Amino acid sequence: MARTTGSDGEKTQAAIREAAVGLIARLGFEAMSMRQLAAEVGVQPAALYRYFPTKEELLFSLMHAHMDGLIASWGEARPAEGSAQASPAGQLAAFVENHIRFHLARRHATHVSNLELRSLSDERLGHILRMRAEYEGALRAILQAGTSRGDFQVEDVALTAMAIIQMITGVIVWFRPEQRLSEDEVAATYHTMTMRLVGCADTVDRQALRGPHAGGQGDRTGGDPCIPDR
Amino acid sequence: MARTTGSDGEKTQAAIREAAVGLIARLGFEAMSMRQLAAEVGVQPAALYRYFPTKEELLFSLMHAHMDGLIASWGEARPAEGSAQASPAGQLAAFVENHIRFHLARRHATHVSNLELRSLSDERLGHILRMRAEYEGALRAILQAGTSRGDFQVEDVALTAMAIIQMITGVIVWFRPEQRLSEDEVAATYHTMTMRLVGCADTVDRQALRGPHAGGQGDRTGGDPCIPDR
DNA sequence: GAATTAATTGAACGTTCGTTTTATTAATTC
DNA sequence: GAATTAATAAAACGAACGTTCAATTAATTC
Repeated sequence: MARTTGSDGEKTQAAIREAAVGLIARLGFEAMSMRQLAAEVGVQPAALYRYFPTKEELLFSLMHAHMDGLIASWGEARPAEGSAQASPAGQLAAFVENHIRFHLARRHATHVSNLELRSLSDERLGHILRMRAEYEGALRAILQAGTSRGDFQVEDVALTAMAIIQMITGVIVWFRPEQRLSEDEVAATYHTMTMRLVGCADTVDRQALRGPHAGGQGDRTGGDPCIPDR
Repeated sequence: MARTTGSDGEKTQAAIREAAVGLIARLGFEAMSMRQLAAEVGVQPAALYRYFPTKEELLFSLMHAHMDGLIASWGEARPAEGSAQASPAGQLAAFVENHIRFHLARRHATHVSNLELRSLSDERLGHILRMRAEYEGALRAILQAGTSRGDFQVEDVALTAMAIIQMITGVIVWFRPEQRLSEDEVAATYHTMTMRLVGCADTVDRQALRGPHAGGQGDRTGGDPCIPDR
């Protein structure tokens, strides 16, 4: 036999990508064989090479698409300049929420992007790392802005950015959809933790810390920078 | 040839372990071949099988030793009961510091333990995960104690424990010994971030938040729970 | 409806893999 | 110093790997 009835290049490629993400997440890139992948898609091994010239190029393509999606997602989710959420605290909140939701919706792909960097050639690794740096740069910019304005208390912007990324990406390690916590609850909790991490306490914290006689920061006018206007 | 002059089982085993940790960290477990490992040790492939019956058992042994060391390290570093550092804040500080230092000193082994769980059989995976749960249980206990006493403000102990572990383990991803920050500085910064994360602000934060007229928490006697007595 | 293109099969290539077996030599024991 | 044990070498096993190539059929074009 050769070409099968109803076969379609685009559908096959999409099926390959999906199956590859799942298999690599479960077994690891090196442990997954092209034969296994072909079997999962329901196709002969040789057919894979119509869509991806090598196994490594397949991996790169998956990672690239993931990073592309992540950067695009933040581009759409980021508060518009001049909006009420455009403050550093508002931007940080949006960043964390977008990150959590994006990764929860793509647990397998995130695993692949995080664990399989070793299997890329230097050149392709550099490409992915540059995309990653671009994304993390957005977070650093937010932290820097908030720190300059005095809204955040961050000693080391780069280190804090790494710590936050690590913390909020870690959600995919333990979160299971069928568990006690909903996606909303998880996102909210991570938001709270992040705000505390950057020294931008929320209302509850502040009341508890200030006690009944609290006078606030005093040296800043306007509302609380950590609670954007609605 | 056969047995070589000066050959010694214990030394060879140690050399295999060390070389394996390095190779697996760099290439990944599946990507490392037993031939590569043997070459790195300076021995024939067959010689490896005198010390480890299979490749997987070698991996398991490395991970097991790592977790054993980590748990033992915490056992020695944990503040003695009744000591000044035995408060939840003191224990949390000790936990974070021990974790950071232990992992910084064993970056390769940590990489292996974190990234190669997929390559273990179900049974061996379960074994390692149980050790991990034991270690993380210590952190949860500290968070629980601090929250019950009111020293910490943690909404979800389990989630916060995961977040902290993720954050502080992440240090090995970016830290390079020759970089601008010393191990001490890194440990101190992570300590600060952790304390903020659990709502246990340090002196600087509190003063800034309270302002000049601060009255403290008021409802608690004794010193600040976040600053253990010396 | 013939010609062309897209999609896939089936078989094969050379290589490398984890592992085993047997033989050989160094160190240790008595 | 002979017997025994520990440590390794050398060679080989079958299986699986990523990949290629030629043949074949479905869909599309003209």
